[in-house]
Amino acid sequence: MTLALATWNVNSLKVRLPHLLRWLAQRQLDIVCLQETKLPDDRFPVPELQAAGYRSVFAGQKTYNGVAILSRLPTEPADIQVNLPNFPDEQRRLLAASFDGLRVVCAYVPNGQSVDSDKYAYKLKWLEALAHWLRGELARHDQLALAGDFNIAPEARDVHDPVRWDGQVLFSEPERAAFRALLDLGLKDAFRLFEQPERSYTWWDYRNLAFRRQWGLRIDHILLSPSLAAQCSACTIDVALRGCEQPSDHAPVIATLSL
DNA sequence: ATGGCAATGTTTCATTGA
Repeated sequence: MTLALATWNVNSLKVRLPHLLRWLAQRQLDIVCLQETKLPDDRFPVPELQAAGYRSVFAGQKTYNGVAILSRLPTEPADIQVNLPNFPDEQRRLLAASFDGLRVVCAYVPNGQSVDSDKYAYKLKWLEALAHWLRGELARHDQLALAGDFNIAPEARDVHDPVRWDGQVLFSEPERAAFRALLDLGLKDAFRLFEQPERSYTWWDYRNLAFRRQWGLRIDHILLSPSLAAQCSACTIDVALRGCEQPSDHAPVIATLSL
């Protein structure tokens, strides 16, 4: 069977719910990881998504952060994990659920603000805890997907102007090293398993007509365990969603898995 | 040309995002 797994930073699910419902009706997505829902759990749009054919698992808070996993598989999500067990945190940034043999981890990695900020130190510590926890998860689950907003552009080709961005938050060496540490666990960047167009990005600043000018970064990723990577037949960025009316500043990434 | 946009809160701007 073929399974479509997507990740999208919606930048407020309250604002983007119509976009999401339209998108779900359009694409045949089986599992969808969402970030920056910015909703407390009692305000998550469970009925609307249920009407669209999706179960919801979510971990949210007011104003900031918030992650969710939607699924339209017959199997109920199991073994649900909210946040990193080895990193006590009020911020809702991680959610994991199992769908039969498939382990799905939805992550909203801290932004870091700027390299001299304490938020940047928090980002690196968070990523360290993520890698540590994932080592165990990968040992337990042969088929694992880590999908989300990593807030890291791994390589120069993932940045529209790598010279200008060099050393800046989202493209600093320690962040890129943290990303490589995830790959060192055996995870594969699904997008780079395939030939891709140049200037492929997932985020564009709202300002300065950045989207039209293709001033973007590729910071949203789907990483796959080795056995899942072997079953991945495609990975694309759904750019259309960034060009619509009142868009999120992120575009979704979609991976096709042949299980 | 990197600012000057967008969402949230309980607002009248500050904060955060990336």
